[in-house]
Amino acid sequence: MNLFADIRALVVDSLDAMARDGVLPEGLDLANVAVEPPRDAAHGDMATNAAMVLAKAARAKPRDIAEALAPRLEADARVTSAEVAGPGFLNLRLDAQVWRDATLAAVTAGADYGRSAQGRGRRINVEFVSANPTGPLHVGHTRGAVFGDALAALLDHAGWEVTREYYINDGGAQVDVLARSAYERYREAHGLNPQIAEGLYPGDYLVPVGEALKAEFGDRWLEAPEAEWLPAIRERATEMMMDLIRRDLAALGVTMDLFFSEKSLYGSGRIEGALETLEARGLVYVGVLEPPKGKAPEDWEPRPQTLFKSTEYGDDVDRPLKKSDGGWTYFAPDIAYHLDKVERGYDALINVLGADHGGYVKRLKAATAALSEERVPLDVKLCQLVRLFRNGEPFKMSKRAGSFITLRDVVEQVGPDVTRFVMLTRKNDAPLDFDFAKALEQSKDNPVFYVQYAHARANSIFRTAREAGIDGLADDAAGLAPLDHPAELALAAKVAEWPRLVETAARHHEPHRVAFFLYDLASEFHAMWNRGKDEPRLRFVQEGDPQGTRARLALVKAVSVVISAGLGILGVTPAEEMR
RNA sequence: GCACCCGUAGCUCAGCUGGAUAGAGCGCUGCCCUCCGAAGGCAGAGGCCAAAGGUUCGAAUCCUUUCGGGUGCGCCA
Repeated sequence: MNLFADIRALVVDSLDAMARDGVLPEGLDLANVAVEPPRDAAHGDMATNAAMVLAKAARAKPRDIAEALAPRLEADARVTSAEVAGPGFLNLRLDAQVWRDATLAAVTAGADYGRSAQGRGRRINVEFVSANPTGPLHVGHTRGAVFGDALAALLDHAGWEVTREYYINDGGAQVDVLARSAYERYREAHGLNPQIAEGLYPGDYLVPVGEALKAEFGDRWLEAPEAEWLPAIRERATEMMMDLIRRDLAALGVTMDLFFSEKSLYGSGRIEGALETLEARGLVYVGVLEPPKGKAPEDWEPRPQTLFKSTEYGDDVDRPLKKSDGGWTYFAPDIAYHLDKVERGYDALINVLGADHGGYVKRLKAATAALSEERVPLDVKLCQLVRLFRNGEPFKMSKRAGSFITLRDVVEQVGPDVTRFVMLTRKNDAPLDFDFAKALEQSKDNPVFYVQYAHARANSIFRTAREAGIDGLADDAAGLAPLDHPAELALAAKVAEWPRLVETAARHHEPHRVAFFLYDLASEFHAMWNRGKDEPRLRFVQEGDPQGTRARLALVKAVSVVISAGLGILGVTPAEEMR
């Protein structure tokens, strides 16, 4: 499926044969042997570094190894030439049939093209968004949601069994604050003046919550003390906030497989159990932490606390598990939660967090390593800030007034497709500028449009062909034979890179690579289309040549298939036509 | 003070977890519609990859130090 992997296998086999023949020593480490597209297309279709990687261990000159390897590779029908170049690269030119086969593979596989066995069906958990259930999702959450969802889809495409998961922080003080805020709105629904004190959530998204509480509970809590109404209102308000969040996610096209409640850990013995697990390994003790240097809080006083020895697993300081009032810190249930994930049998875990949680990464990794005895790797992906602009002017966000730019604001203005694509045009650890005006612009300045245009253009070509009386496209090797121009084969070669791109992006947990690849592919496709203006024989539709046209249509279809599959991973609907 | 992230063309950013002469887009200069959608395309100019050491056949990429920007740092989650 992955042509580069196929050719690499050929290289490895040839090296093994050389070892058997005594040309190379036995038992060489071939792990670093790579087969890649060369930076410069003039160097051929693929290049391998095998000779340079092995030179030292084989006690031979790189160029000598390459000279010996070349004829063995050339013996394969797929390889037309293998030339030694530079310090010992072996540049391979492949038979045109290889690219025709790749085109055919793309057309045949359709949406499944590029699916990989890399994950080998292993199970992976992607936890993302996990916003506090105290209000609607805002732009920062939007980036995390898009990133996490695309990463999950990418891993799925790469052969992992993926769970999309949301951790509901419904166990801490912030849901009490939510309850008190909702209570004021409940009073308001009864015609009383709400007393939204400093520290409560002022947003008017709680107004309907107050009305719902009135409808459900009538006036029974208007005069009641807080202790009586707090638990019930907290529960109802939290549920309503989660409904709101679910709807926000749905508007973006994100569906979670599992919502995991922090609260469900309390009173179940799970937190205590998790800490006992750590204690049994000698990782819990009572001690006194040093104050942070340079930034010591005025009210700092040393006090003994229950601590997790996270420094055993690479953290900078040990981390507290209990607050001075005896309650758990946020970290304690989080440890229980990660133990739960480990016990559910995942082979790998990913957490997508906002950049402001950077300081939390080491202790999470330490906890997961300790709990799983270093069996289950945890990768934490931090998403940097989103800066909002309109026509180059930054948006002002007034947090004090409770008004922030929500996910809804963004999606309703530019739509889920544009939102998702734009959010993925930057790698996660770089800040992202999001300009509302640019996002909607119909020009090549806007990558979403540019890629969509390529897909629409492919459809337009099929329409033109039908109008010329040419139906269908080539679907076997013989039918594809007319595909022989270097420009056509180069485009086919780009298509053939897709399976490798999926694997690389999945391995690095970097869905943005998909977006950049699609942009490149679209660019080559647009360029090819334009060459047809000057060189009529390169036009996809040739009225007098149905056979040649069907072969080219297969190439167009292959491009369209990859764009469609790639956009599918990003969660973007391909445009059938531009309006 | 410490930790993490970042520093690549005038601007915004890619760069395949070490490969060949470092790439796009915007902006700038000059071209291309009798022609499948010019909503596009082609060509040119533009670089000490923040700096200095190191590792090796080979470094933007890995290590160390320095400088600059961001984020965070017990009893918030």
